[in-house]
Formats: sequence, C-alpha cells, structure tokens
Amino acid sequence: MAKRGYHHGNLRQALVDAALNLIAERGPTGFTLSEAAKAAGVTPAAVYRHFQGREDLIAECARQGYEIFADLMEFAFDGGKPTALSAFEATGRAYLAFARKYPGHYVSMFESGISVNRTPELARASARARGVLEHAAENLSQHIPKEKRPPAAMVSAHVWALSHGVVELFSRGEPGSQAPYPPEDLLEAGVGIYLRGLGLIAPDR
Amino acid sequence: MAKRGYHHGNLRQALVDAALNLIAERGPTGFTLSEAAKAAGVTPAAVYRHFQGREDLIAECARQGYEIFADLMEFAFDGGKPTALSAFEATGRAYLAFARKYPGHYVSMFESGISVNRTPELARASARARGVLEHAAENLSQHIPKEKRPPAAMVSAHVWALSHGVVELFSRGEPGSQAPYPPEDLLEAGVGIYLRGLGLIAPDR
DNA sequence: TGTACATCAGTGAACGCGCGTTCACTGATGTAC
DNA sequence: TGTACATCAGTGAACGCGCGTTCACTGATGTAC
Repeated sequence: MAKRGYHHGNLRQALVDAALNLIAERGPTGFTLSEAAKAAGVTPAAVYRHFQGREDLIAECARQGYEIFADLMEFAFDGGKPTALSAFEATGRAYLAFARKYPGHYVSMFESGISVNRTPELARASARARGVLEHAAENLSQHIPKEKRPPAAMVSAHVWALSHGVVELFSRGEPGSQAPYPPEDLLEAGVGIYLRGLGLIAPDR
Repeated sequence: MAKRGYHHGNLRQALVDAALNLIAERGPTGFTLSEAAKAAGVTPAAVYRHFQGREDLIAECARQGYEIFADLMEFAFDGGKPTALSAFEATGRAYLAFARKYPGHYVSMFESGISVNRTPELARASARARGVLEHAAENLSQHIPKEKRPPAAMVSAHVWALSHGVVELFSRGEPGSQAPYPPEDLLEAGVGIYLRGLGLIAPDR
C-alpha cells in the first residue's frame, strides 16, 4: 500500500483530515472543497470519488466527531465509577476537553448547519452520543428520591446545554473578547451548583 | 420624505431589515450582500453608500440585536420587582423569547462569526447587554449568604450559557431533530434547579 | 515468473455562476437667492 | 413663487475571482491465466 503516487492510498481520510483542519481554522463558512482537495494534494474532482459533494464531506467530519465524542463521554463516565456523582462531573469536564481538542469535529457537529439526519450513519452516531449522556444522567438520577427526580433526559439536556453554552460563549475566546472566567472553572462551578440543586450534593459542604 | 423613487428614503435600515430576514432564513453563510440589496429593491453598489461592505452590514445587524436584547432583558428584570427571584426567572424566559422572536438578530450576534470588537458601537452595545445581565445577577446574589455567594459575573455567565445552549441545541428544531422537551420548559426547569443549588429556592418546596 | 487485461482512483480542462467590489455617471432633492 | 445650482443617493456596467461540479481521459494497481 504505497502512500504516494498516482493513487493516494488513503485519500478519503486525508480529505476528512484536511477538511477538519480548515473548518477548525476558518469556520464552516471558510471551508471549501477545493481547498481541502488541495491540502490533500489532489485535484478537486478527485473528491467526488469518495464523497457526493461538499456537504457529504462535512457530514462525515461530523460523524467521526460524534463517534469520538461518544467514546470520550463513555470513557469519562466509566460506568459511574467510583461514584455516579464524580463520574458525572468527569463527563462534564470531558465535554469541554473534547471541544478544545477537536475543534474541527466540534464545529462540524454543532455549527456547520449540517442536519443530523442528513445521513443514516450520522444520525446513528449522534443518537449513540445522546444515549451515552442520557445513560449517565439516568445512573446519576437513581440517587435522587423518586418523587423529586426530574427525567434523566432532562438532566442530561441541562448539562449538555450548559456545557455547550460555555463553549460557545466563553471558550471561543476571540482576542479582545472578555472571558470572565476560565471556561473549565465556569463549567465546573455551574455543574456543581446544578447538582446541588438536584439534591445530589449537600447544601453546605 | 417620499418612501420610493430614485432616492429610497430609508435605505440603510431597509438593508439591515433585508439582511436580518436573509440571515434568519438561510443562516449567516447563506446571506449575501447582493441578495440583501435586491430584497431592498436596490443595486448591490448602492449598499456601499451606507456600509463599508458585507461584514459591516452584519455588524450593524448584531448591534441592533444587542440593543433590543439589552432593552428586553432590562424590561424583563424590571429592577428586581416584584422579587429578585421572580425577576431573574423572567429574564431567563425573555432570553428564549428574544432568540425566537428575533432569529436574524440572534444569529448575527452569536453565530455570524463577527467579532464583538469589530466596531466601537457594536462593542458598546454588547457590553451594555452583558452589564444588564450581570446587574440582574448581582441583585439576585444579595439574597445569598455572603460566604457561599459566587461572584455575580459567574452566576450571570451560568444562566447565559444555559440559555444559549438550550437555544442552540434544542430550540433550532430542524425537522426530525428530536427536541426532548419544549425549550421553554427545559430552560425554566434548568434555571429552577440551578437557583435551588444557589440556595435561593427552598430545597423541597 | 511473465503477460494480458479489467478495474477504478485521480487528472485536467471546462462550465456556468454569483459573489463582493469599483467606477464614472445620472438625476432627484433641497436650498439660496 | 421661480430659477440656478450644489449635493449626494442610487445606477449599471464591468472586473477578477474562486467556487462546486461534470466529463472524457489516463495510467497505476492487482488479478487471472
């Protein structure tokens, strides 16, 4: 399997990687098929051997993002060990780490405007990620008395929304844009207060 | 002041309105100067009498958005009446209402990639909006015992982030995209739990 | 091992398009006298 | 009130550009015999 020559060898993934870099650097708007092809050392037309078009390439970036994302969340939660609470907090931190470490994936997933239903594979990957988060919330919820327990899907949506909001508003630090606190601290404090509100942390530890 | 004819009369605002519609419909990517000009019944070149270019037009959309946003938040908070708590909750609801009612403004402000520091006027409007939210958080914070009171700027950032996350993840309902709960309910419940975590709502009312 | 051949990944030229922006201009408006 | 004139908002033609996509092609690879 020669890496170079007339045949590329692994062009499909090379295109995805090039696209991810471009999207991370210039945003979903700045990304062009032609540039991605050029970055992969290939003619724009070659892209069509592997993808139906520009949007299809972005969708694949998003799909791979959801897979990594789900894996990371699952790993961070680790079945709720050592305690459901600490595992849940680790999951929150992992969310931010993902956004920071995989900006191209993150943008493809959440800011590219690509619908999660564009592709069956993308829909499946996204559903799996959602499932992991809900599973974590469910696990956590069992420690709340049943009568005051909100649905797990809601708890998971809250933490997801808070994390996403922190990323979008305070982690994308443009130069000059004021980030009042380090995003990690902001999110950790926020999740902490929220969990206390759920009755999962003693009110005045 | 004839509304029509060779001279438009109020082209500047007409262009902003056209841009807002386009941005709301097609996203910041789909917006083009030429289309906005056409929608306003004018040649693309005419835009340059009123704006330096495409980005400058978007920046003005965002600026007007921040002004409306700040006004709405201020009105909703209403100086903390009748109680700081209820006023704060009203402010949260107003956030969602704003995103829903002014999608073009919202996208210009938060999803267009335009830096808040692109224009002094834009920076000023954005700072004012931030100030209103922090003021509300400060007012609310006074009801928390001093030693367990997080900084007001942090509380405001938390609620802002949660609201923004709910809008981005669950309110942009693409067809087929599963919104587990109505965004309003989701946000209200989330803010409620958060405020309880702050010790502002009785743990088991 | 050597040859013939099918496969198919990538080429390169071409396309039509609409974009943002510029420029010299035109003609409606409003003011001075 | 009527005329002359300055102002300046909008015109329309033109530009260069890079985009996404198509097409017939070419030549490297791998397999069958």
